[in-house]
Amino acid sequence: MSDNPYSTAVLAWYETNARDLPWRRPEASAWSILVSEIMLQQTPVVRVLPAWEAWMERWPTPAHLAKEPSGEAVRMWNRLGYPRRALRLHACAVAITEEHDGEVPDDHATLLSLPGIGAYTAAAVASFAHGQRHAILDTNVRRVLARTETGIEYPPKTQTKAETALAEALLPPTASVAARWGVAVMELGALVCTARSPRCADCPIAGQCAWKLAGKPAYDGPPRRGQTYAGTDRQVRGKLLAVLRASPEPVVKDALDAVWDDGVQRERALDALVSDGLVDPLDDGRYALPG
DNA sequence: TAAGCGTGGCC
DNA sequence: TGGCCAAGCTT
Repeated sequence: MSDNPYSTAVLAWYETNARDLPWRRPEASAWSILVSEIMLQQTPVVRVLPAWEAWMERWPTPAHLAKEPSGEAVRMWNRLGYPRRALRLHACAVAITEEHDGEVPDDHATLLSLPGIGAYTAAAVASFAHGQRHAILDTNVRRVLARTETGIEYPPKTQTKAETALAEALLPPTASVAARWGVAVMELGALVCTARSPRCADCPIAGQCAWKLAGKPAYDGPPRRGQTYAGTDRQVRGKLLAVLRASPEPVVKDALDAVWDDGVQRERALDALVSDGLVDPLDDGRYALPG
């Protein structure tokens, strides 16, 4: 499969069109790649870039981060969103330091066992950091395959076994080529085969795209999102945590109560943050990021 | 399995 | 303007 026109065209396109992202450079450590993958979960590259630079400057190895309280990771996470990722990345650093001699594992199953690392991230780290052959199936790749192979504009909401089988069937046989292929298809999805306005004129495989060849039929499946935010517990959680991040000292309850009027919802959100380990209720009644 | 989980930019 | 979208994971 390594020399079929499909993969050859995508790989050639990547050679000249790939973005120069710091975690893709030859000198990037496995740890720095792992950090980038966690940060990039549901968060755009442009917002990850400065956060990743600052993070790697402060904690260049897992051991550096493992020495810190988890609350420092949450504070450093700033406004990247989904702050549980910061907690899990800290837990990753501890596990790697204590159980893997400070080295990011290269085994897919071991990576999968680490907190916050699921199927995609385990494959991505094994492939991008260690040059192994794994199917990479993120939102970009799912969209590219849905269009070029299946002929539909958008993939199903939840990943199917058919998608996994397709991604594995397309994987080039040689590990180094497969690793290049994975990041190349992702990049194609991110830059050309985008969700809203795909730039088919710039696509190296437009001539083989089932969706384009079918005349780009409109999506006719079920509604695909519904991710409202305003007024949700998530918004309240965000406001509460922002107060704690901004304060070098523990804060009094009044400071938290000021961020949201609905007391029932506010208490529910605060309890959930405590339950998640993102907030530490102190004995004196104040609240802090976890120690 | 589907819902919950932040944040910000874009059209 | 506001819904949609962004390198998912966990329960």
